[in-house]
Amino acid sequence: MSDPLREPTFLILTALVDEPMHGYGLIAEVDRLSEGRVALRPGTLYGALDRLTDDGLVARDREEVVDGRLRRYYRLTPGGEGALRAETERMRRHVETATLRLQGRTA
Amino acid sequence: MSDPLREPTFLILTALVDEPMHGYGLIAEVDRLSEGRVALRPGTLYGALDRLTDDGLVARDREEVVDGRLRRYYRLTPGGEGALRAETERMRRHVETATLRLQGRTA
DNA sequence: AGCAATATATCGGACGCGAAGATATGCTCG
DNA sequence: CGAGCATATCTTCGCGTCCGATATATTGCT
Repeated sequence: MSDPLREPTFLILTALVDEPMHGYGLIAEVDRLSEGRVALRPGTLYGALDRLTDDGLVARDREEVVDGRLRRYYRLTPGGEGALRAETERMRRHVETATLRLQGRTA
Repeated sequence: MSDPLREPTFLILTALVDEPMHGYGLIAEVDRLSEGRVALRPGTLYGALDRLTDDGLVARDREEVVDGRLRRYYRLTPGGEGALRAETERMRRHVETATLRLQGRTA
C-alpha cells in the first residue's frame, strides 16, 4: 500500500466526501470537522490540493466568481474515496491495537 | 496540543506499553502489532528513539548483553503514555468523523 | 477612508521517515 | 571449519509534507 495520509490531507479528503468545495471553504470545513483543532494554512492547503490533484485523489471541479472573487472547486475522485477508506481503516486498526494495550495496563 | 505522531512513532510507543524493549526487539514487535504491515527501518527506529528520549516520551532502561551483543532497553514514561492516549483519542475522533461521512454517502 | 474578510498562490525552513550502508558478534548449517 | 545469516546498534543523505510568512486582489463593513 501507500504512505499514510497526514492529518491535514486526511481532513481535506474527508471534507470533500459530501460535495465539492473550494479551497478557502475547506479551511472552514476542516475547522468544523476537527472541532476547531485543525487550522488549515494556505501553504498546506494549496500545496495539498495540487499534490492530490496530481495523484488523482481529487479533481478540479467547476469555477465560480462570487463577489468578484474566484472560487476554484475540487471534488473527491473514486480513487480519493478509496484512499480515504483505506486510511480510515488503517487508523481504526491502530486505534484498536493501542486501546487494547492501554486497557490491559498492568505491567 | 502537539503535532500528531507519525505511524512508526505511534507504533513504537504502543509496543512499549506492556514492558520495556530494546531497539531490535521493537522491530519484531511493531511488525507483529501491525500484522506485518509496518516494517520499522533502523534509520527510523534509532532516530525516533533518540527523539522520543529527548522529548521525554520514552526513557533509557537497563542494558543487557546477550550472546555478546548489547541490548539497550527503553521504557514508556508517564508523559509518553499520556501522549499515546491523546494521539489515540485524536485518531479515534478522525476515524469516527470520516466513517460517518463515508456512510452517509449520497451526494 | 480604512480595515477585516474572502480567495488564491508561492517560497523557505523544519522535521520525520526511508534507503542505504557501516560495524560487530555469535549461531547454524553444509 | 568456514560462510552466511541473524542479531544489534548507529549514521548519513534525500524526500515529502507541513508550517510560517508573505504577496496580491477584491469586496464588505464601520
